[in-house]
Amino acid sequence: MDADVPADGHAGRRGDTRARIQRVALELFAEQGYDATSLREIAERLGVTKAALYYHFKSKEDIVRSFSEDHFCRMDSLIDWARQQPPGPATGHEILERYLTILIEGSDVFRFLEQNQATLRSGDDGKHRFEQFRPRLYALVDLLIGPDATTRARIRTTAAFFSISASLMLYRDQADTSPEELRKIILEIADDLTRDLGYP
Amino acid sequence: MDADVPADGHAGRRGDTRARIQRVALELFAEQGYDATSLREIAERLGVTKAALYYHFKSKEDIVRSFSEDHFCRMDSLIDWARQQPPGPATGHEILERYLTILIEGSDVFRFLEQNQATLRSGDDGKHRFEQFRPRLYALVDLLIGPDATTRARIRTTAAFFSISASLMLYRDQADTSPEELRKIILEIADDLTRDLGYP
DNA sequence: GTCTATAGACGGATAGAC
DNA sequence: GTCTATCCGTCTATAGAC
Repeated sequence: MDADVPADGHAGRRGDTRARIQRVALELFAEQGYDATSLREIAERLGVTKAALYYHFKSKEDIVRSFSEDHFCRMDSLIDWARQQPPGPATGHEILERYLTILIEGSDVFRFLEQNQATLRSGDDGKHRFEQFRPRLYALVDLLIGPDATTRARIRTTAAFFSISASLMLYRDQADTSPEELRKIILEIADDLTRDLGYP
Repeated sequence: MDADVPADGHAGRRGDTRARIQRVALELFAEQGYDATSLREIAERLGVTKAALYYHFKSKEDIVRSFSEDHFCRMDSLIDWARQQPPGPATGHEILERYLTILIEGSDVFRFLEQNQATLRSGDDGKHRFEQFRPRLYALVDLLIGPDATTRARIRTTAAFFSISASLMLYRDQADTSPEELRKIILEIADDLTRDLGYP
């Protein structure tokens, strides 16, 4: 809501300290983990002091929220879009494709969220951030197969989404595979797992 | 299980204190995260003090190692076994099946390792524990499809392993699905992803 | 907007008595 | 094997000057 995160990080541009903090923090969080990264460390890499950070963000977790909320918003947008489409295989395929795009564009955030599941809690209710992911995942699954599908269909579709994220994370930096090739292979897998499941 | 104190007098917990520490620690680590769980917390739940923990384990990370190493040993055993089998679809299927069994039997450890990737480092080389998982996963993938398989085959097979773990973690506590049914569905998915890939 | 300085809390680890 | 007591480090967060 109030998190005005630029959709595209203008790398290196000076002047917007807030965005630079976000970029460096995400980098360090994804690399070393949330707990293992101190505010002092972030400040040092930026060439400022801890106190400067507190001018822009009210707490350490507020920094996380500023970019992780953006990621969940993108998922919500996808869900909203999908709800307005006619159910069917074509829409199903496009959901998977758009999901992949979201992960590609926010892969740093996603990696961070994935690897720090255990330590991240939302400030309000104390629930794991993974609990912010799970209902959205289920919503997408339902949109692919309908709410009355079999358990088998539900599990297969869930596996499709996880195959997308796992494949992307493991193979996106592989030299022998172009991004286009990787994208094709990933979507083929996801399509195979969701074929002939719902809306017959 | 039984967290009960032996009924007999002062002889205490006999030799099982070490095991009780492991059980409680794993529980808390998996639930709250490694960093978020203090030794004080573990000690309190056990009804002992922090210092008692240090009698049994030389550090906090030593507690983790005591059960996470066991998990990697199981994966190594699977790899060793697989190397001695004739390559082919039948062996491939059994690899997937045995992998699933390992995850089921050590699901708490696996969940812990998965959710704490970011914070866990091995004491020696400072590498992420995930880096202890990745080469083993690749070894299993190679055993299913051979070292000269296409990238497509490699990604699909990797996705098969991730589908197994993700499906298990998300659906193992679902009331409407029996463990047998779940097992069947999961293996069906994994088989689909590894069908017609290697050893034609 | 950024700084210095410090409060305030907590965690891991150790020493030594029993 | 377990305890009490404590050291020492690091961290988040705040106060107030410039």
